[in-house]
Amino acid sequence: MRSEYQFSEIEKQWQAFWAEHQTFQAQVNPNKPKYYVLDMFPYPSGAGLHVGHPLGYIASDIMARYKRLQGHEVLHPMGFDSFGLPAEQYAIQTGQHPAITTEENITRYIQQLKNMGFSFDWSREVRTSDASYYQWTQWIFMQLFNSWYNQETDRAESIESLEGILAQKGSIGLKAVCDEEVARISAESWNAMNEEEKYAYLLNFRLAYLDDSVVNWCPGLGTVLANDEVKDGLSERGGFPVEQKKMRQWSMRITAYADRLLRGLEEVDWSDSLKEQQRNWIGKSVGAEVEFDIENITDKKIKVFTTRVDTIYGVSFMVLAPEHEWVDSLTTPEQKDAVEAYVTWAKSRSELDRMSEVKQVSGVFTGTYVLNPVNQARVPLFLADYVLAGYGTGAVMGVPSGDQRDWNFAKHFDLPIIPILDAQKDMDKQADATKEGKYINSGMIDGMGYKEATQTLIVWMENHGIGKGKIQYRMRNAVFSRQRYWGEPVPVYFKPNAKGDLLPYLIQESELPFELPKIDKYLPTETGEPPLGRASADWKYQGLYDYEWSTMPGWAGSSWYWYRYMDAQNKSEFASKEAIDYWQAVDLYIGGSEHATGHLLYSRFWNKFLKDLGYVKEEEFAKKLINQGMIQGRSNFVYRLKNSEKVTFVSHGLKNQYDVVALHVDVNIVENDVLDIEAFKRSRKDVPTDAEFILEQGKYVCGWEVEKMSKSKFNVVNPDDLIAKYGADTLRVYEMFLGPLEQFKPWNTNSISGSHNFLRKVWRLFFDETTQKCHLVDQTATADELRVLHTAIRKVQEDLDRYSFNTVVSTLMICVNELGQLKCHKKSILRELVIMLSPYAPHISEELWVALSEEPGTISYASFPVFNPALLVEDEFKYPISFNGKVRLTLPFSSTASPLEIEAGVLADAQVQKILDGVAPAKVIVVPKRIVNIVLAK
RNA sequence: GCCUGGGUGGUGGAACUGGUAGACACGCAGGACUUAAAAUCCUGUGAGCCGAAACGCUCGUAUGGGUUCGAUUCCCAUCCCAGGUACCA
Repeated sequence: MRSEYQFSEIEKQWQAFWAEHQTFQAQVNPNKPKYYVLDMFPYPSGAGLHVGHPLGYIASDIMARYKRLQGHEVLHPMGFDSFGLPAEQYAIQTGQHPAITTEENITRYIQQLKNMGFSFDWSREVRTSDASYYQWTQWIFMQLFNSWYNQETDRAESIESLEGILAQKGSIGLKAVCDEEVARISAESWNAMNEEEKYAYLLNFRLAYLDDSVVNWCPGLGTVLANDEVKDGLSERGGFPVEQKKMRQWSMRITAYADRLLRGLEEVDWSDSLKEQQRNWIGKSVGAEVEFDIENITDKKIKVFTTRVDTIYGVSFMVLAPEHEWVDSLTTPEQKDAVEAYVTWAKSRSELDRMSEVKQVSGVFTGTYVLNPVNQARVPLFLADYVLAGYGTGAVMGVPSGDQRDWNFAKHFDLPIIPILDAQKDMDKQADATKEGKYINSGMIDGMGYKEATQTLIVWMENHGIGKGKIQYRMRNAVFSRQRYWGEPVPVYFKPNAKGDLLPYLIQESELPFELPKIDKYLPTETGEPPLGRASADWKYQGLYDYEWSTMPGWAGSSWYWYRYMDAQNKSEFASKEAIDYWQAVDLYIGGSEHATGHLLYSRFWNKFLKDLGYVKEEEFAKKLINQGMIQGRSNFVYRLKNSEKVTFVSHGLKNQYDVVALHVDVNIVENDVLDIEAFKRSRKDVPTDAEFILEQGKYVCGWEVEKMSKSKFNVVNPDDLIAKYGADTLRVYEMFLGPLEQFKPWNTNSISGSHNFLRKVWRLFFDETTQKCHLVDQTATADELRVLHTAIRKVQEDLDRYSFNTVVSTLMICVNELGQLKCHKKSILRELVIMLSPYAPHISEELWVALSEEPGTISYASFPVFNPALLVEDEFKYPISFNGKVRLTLPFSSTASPLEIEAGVLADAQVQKILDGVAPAKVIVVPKRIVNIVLAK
């Protein structure tokens, strides 16, 4: 038995114990309630973990351990999202297979994670780049390919059910999510088709489908990117420019699920801001689609989408996006030059230009007029880049009285502004988007209110075949192809039909996993095809047909991984029914907010799809989600004299008296903002040994600033270093003590000693550091000791139940301080304390558990202490006595005293009498067990 | 601009449904122990004022107003910070 707190030995020993005894292996155990706590799995980058990464893992580990103590069967796994760009880029540079880099990085991550003492069930570890894992990613892709979305039943169904419907009724009245331009056919035409024609027709309905879509093409990375991988016109990774390009790509019909993705948000316990981000991303707009006739052109009509069909009598112009495909055919000869010039100019402008010039009005008249369907009013047709080709129909009706952008446009081109509601005012200065009042100048809806008018118009338009109510989403279908090597191969090959068109076919399920072929280089081919085009000539399906050369995007493997953890070794299913029935869904999911619209949306989509097919039980996969706040860096600075012969540094407090330049200094040689001058001299070649330091009070004090944590700013703090110095338990306690989990906060190692001291204080309750003796005793606990303990039990439990991890640490500190004051070394008390401490500081707790000579084994499955309210009953309560809300004194009263008795007692008190000074109070308010307030007349 | 959070000592933060603002910790100051240092322990620490001192007083949770016996907490307006989003018709 040790008598000093030797954390390194203790931690190594217990980590080995847990590994050897597989202490945290989870099982399907119907006798216990289950709890599934999941971290967003990391991409194993070459840089390893920094001190910010484990924050969420610590919190989830605390919950996992807490739930075990409460008798839950806990699933707490970890794995790696191991396909990705950095490994591939490293492979391009070095020629080394990305699997090797990935393996090395994962090994390092696992070591770092194990050093933190996390209670992961490592037997369930998954890696998205392992064939045994990605075969199921491929399998899910195949299910998506074999499914369509039936809007009648509002769920995905197998493609056979669609074939049945087509054979019976054709597709004329079919309510399915599909490509817009799909020809509607009768049952006869369907039945007359040959197999190949049928197959080609069905491609329009599959949830995974090929499409010539406008994609974000990033030449710098040589691949397409999803919308959420593009930030401000630049790629999120690497910051390369991104352009719009039409390419034949695999896509996923996530829009089929738009409404369910929206509705599902109501049943999950996620933060408001996250839900709001998803709502904005989905971007549901309820409105109408209306067709406008074109003057002198009969074969075309312009479709617009509007959320304010009620304002249609206020239309005074119409605008097309400059990229609209009819621009040429709708331009009159006189306007041809002007239009061409404008389109060229609009094309030349980058995303960034457009964003920075939002307020500037630009546009050009096409020479053509369109006719308003409700009153045949003739209005001019313009092009303008405030209309986006990618949203709605790429055409907008201009209502300057009700829309600010339309108003700006009308002012600029001197177009009429027609008031349409009697409640609108001040049309000279700005638009008025009100829906209040009655319509004027509005033909059939004159005198009506907003709701009635909208209804009336939609009904009228539907009857006359010129428009219909419509719901528009901002969200687009998700592009699923990436022109890269290091991703899941798409299990598809291409076979030509009679006409020679290549049609995609799935390989057999029995042929999974469909593994990545070996290639010589990880670059695109000379003809610009994806890297898989470099595979040897015999890499063909049945030796005949080319495989798909794109691979899946990063989000494929991460969109279902929580199910694999439930049954990670299963060779015949992605997870057994038994496992899914038991674990169901994630009870607590912790990860960064950067995944708000990417991972969390795609995952919800795939989960809903798997539920539609009956493979999983829950509509939403993560019931509760917490975004841990990012840990920012806290940089330190030294200040060097600018015009000095000798290299001289000035302490922070004196820098204003000199002309100085601030330089980053490695935070690891600064303690509490005081620079270790010798270490500084050693670490920097540009600092000579005779450099001078102008000190304040004998110290060199550094300045500080909050910045991103990065190598170049010398503010990266490595958890390994802190573990070596203070131990993993201290680091865990400290990271939680730093503040609320969800808050963004700068890392500051300064006060870690407080957490370390706390654990040493706990140690000293068990062992005397000077006599080296264990001073635990078996005596019965006093009422005071029990009161201290149970106050803590109540608060720790309450706070953990609301994920307030930082206040639990304070509570434990108070408890330990008070027990120390009481010189309590009683086993019955300390036993419960150690159990409460164990989720935060598991290693020291295991060690102390042994000292308590408890049952052999681990503390991990002990029982969390039960709060006993009877122990906290006090016979007296000290009432704060306030006058007009200001507390002046406290007076004790019996806990059973009635408000009237208390009031009498308070008024009889000498001090109160003195303050009252003979004046009778206007009112006395007694709140039992809280406060007494005496209201003095003014 | 819009959406979502947030603004409390020198610092990180606490205060659950309105009820003694600043718990806990860091830092700082002073003291004890020690030859000394480390470690540990004790005391003090929001600002200002009165006083020899105990005691006491005033102000104080971004700013201004409101509701209330009582507001860090609820309401209105303004300012600032962070995250998200953006000519979305």
